[in-house]
Parts: sequence; C-alpha cells; structure tokens
Amino acid sequence: MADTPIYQLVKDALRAKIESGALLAGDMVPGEEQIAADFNCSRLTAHRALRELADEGLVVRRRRAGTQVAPRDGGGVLIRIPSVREEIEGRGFAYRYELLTRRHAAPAAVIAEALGAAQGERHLNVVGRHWADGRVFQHDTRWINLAQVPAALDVDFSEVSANHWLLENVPYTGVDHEISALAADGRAAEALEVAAGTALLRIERVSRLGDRPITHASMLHPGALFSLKSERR
Amino acid sequence: MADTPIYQLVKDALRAKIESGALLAGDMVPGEEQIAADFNCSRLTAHRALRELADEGLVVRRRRAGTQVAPRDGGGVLIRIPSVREEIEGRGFAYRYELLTRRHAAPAAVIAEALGAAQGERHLNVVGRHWADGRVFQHDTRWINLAQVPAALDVDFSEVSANHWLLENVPYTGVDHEISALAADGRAAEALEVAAGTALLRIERVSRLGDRPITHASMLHPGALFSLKSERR
DNA sequence: CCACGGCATTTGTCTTTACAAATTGAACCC
DNA sequence: GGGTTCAATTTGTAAAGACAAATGCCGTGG
Repeated sequence: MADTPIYQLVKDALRAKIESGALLAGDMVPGEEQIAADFNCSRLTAHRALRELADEGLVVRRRRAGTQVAPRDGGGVLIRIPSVREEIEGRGFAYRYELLTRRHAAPAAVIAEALGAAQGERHLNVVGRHWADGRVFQHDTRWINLAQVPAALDVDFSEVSANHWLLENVPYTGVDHEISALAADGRAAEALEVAAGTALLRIERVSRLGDRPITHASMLHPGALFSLKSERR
Repeated sequence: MADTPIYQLVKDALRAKIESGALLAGDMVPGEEQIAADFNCSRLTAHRALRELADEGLVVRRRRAGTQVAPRDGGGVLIRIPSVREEIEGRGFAYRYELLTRRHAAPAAVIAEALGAAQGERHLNVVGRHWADGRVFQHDTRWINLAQVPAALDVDFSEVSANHWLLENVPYTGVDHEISALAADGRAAEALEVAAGTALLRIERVSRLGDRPITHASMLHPGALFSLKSERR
C-alpha cells in the first residue's frame, strides 16, 4: 500500500496532468475545496499541495481568481556547477590541489571594484591549481576581501584550498557568475600547460554576504580537454 | 504593524542566526515545541517554518534527533542561464532571430545517441542565429526528436525560433547541459562572423520528458564579445 | 455607456487536536 | 561486555474550524 502522504499524491496527480499536456498554461486548476472533495481530504491538505506546486513555479495562485497552470517559463534554465573536487573525482581522476602563490597586495582596479573595495586597498590573493591525475583541470585566481574576512590573513592555504576554507568558515548569501571563453595568452598557457591560443573556459565568481562582496574568483579551464556538466532542473 | 506571517518571522529569525554565524553548521536548532513557545504560536506554525528551511537546505531534520544547521554545501552552485532573447534585450540590444536552414535528415552518430534515436533515423534539424543589434550573439544548431515531437514537422521555423516554439508547445521535465570552450574553425567563424581561431563558448543542451530526449541543441557564442551572466542562488 | 461600490468567492494563515513514524537512549538479558 | 528490546522524544501528516485578505463580478447610479 502506498503510504505516500496525501498532499504528495495530489501534487503528483496535478504535475502529471501538467506535464502530459492535459492541462495547458493558463488552464484553471480545480480549487482547494474541489480537490479536497476529489481526494477525500481536508482543505488544508489540498492547500499544501497547491502551495508547494506554486512554490515550484508550476502553477500561479491568486485569491478569488483561483489557481491556474503557470505559463512556461520561456525564461532561463537552472543548472548546477559542481565543486571542482566533486567534478574531478566524479570523472574518476585523482584530485590534488596545489598552491602557487599567496600574497597580500592591492588588486587591479577591475577586481577592486568587484570587491567593492577602495582603489589601492590591500587584500589577500591566493592562486592555485586543481589537478586531475596528471593534468591541470583548473587554474584558480582568488581575491579575498579582508574587510569582510580579516581572519583569512592568518590562514596558510598550502593545505586547504581557498575555496574549501571559505566554504567552511565564511557564511555567504549569494553568488554571481560570469562565464566566458577566451584564447590562452602566454601566462595562462603556461599555468595550464597547454599551447598558447588554446580556447579556455573562464568562470568568474563573486560571492556575497548580503550585498557585501566576500571574494572574487577567476577560474580557468582548458576547454578543449574538459567541460562542465550540469544536471537537470 | 508587521502583517508578515508568523512562520515567516520564525524563518527570518532562524535564517539570520545561521547567516550571521550565531548558529554554525551542526548546531542544534530549537525544537518545534520550543519555537512555538518562544514565538507564542502553534506547533504547526513552527513546523512549517522549519520544514521550509529544510526544503531550502539550510537545516537538516531527523525524527527524534531534532533539527540542526545543515553543513555548508561545499558542493555546487546553482546558476540560471537566461533565454537568449532575455539575455540580449537585458543588455539593451535589439533582438532578432534568423533561420538559416531547416531540413529533415539523419543526424551524426553522436547526436543520434544523445537523442536516444536509432542510427540513420531522420529527425528535424533547425539552424539559426540570434542577433544582438548588428552582431551575431549566438549560433544555434538544433535537432528535434521526431519520435517524441512529430508535430514539429509541420512547423515552419522562419518566424518563431525553434527554442521558442518548443517551450510553448512541448512539455519537458529536465534539461542536461554541457559547457565548453573551443576555437572557431572555418565554418563556425563564418557563421558567427568572427576570425577563425577565436575562442567560442559552447553550450550543449538536451531537454527531456522523463528519460526520453526531446531535443539536442548546440549553441555557440563568440566568447570574447559576450559572456553569460547568471544570478544568485 | 461608464464608474463606483459592495458582495461572494477563493486563497492565506493560524489554532487545536490527533495519531503515525522514526530514531535515540537507556534498561535489560545473556 | 555486547547485543537486543522497549519506551520516550521529536518530527511528519492530517482534520476541522475560524478568520483575514484580495479581487473578480454584478448591480447600482450617474
């Protein structure tokens, strides 16, 4: 016997109707009272099912107007970027982090702006590489906003990667990304051990606590060798 | 007066404690009874607040063991890829779609496999370009699985982009992505109106209904000119 | 015909009450 | 000491009742 909760049964039934096309965008979904009658449950149970579907974006609810199937987003798609380590080990390679440099210096103007920091202010710069077996998988240039995370100055990042330490020790509320492709110049080619001119995938990431930037990371991948794979929904 | 619902007040209070670091990963969160007493509300209201925080991944709940702050994901980051049109118009450019070719043919082996189709089976191939003002923003090669979407054969994609038509007319349950960088070969360079060898950003997307692939899309961006920007959470 | 207002409907939140399910921790037996 | 059983605690789901808030609809009046 199915001991799946009733609200879940209701959700599944409605979801099936929507995904099968039996209910199209804009169509009215039965009201809470109606569903409660159909499934022989209380209005609260029907309400919960509809509310959760609304939270997931499948339906739109308005008082008095009732519930209708949400218009297909048309908009975007959510993808998940796994952590480097997860990505590498998921492909069956051995993971290794190598610290290249760690210095206390003033970042370039672009970076300073991204960090919301004053020009010339000194912050922490950590540069490292993530290896997949014998090949460089990612080159990681990170600036840590010392105004937000002064404790980072006391950390030696030779053992822990900056990414890892930050995740463990610094709370954040949001992350902004920018993904682009570029051709490797001399320095990048050397760092990644590829030929100059190779196409690289670059991910720039600013993590924030509220609206205060915590870190700026610039991650480079040899794009011809590896690719980021993301999952559904 | 604040007419924000009580469960929301509870959520905000706990979220604040977690994000400020007052509660660290692994720390116990007060139980439902305790919260109900603290906020002078019913257990169900406290339950709803905790349940929603658990749905959002901030806390972990186990019967008898109680509720504790979830370990920081460490894992991945969710980003949102906006639709091409949204992306272009969001930057203030005029959007235009141009159909290049539309043919009924057998895809290459790799594509056929991604579509879950038999070798040599004919499907619908739609190739087009998305323009931002006078420049090519994206080149889009799409294969539509006719076993799943036979109706696509009757559509002339000169007016509507394939992406748009599919979103409007075909339900899907999941999308898989792969993002990579590559250097433009002759044909790609011509299609995107860039110099050969320019670094390109490529997004490959397979959309599914259940586990049956609907479409395979290969999207190329001139990476030096444009980049994808994603939003928080 | 149009503008305004009130009414009825539908969703949103909350309380109280109840029982089920999971799991920890302790008592218990061997 | 080690494994097993049992009970208490905590979360999960549900019902019924109640009132609040939003808003589409219709009727009224101009």
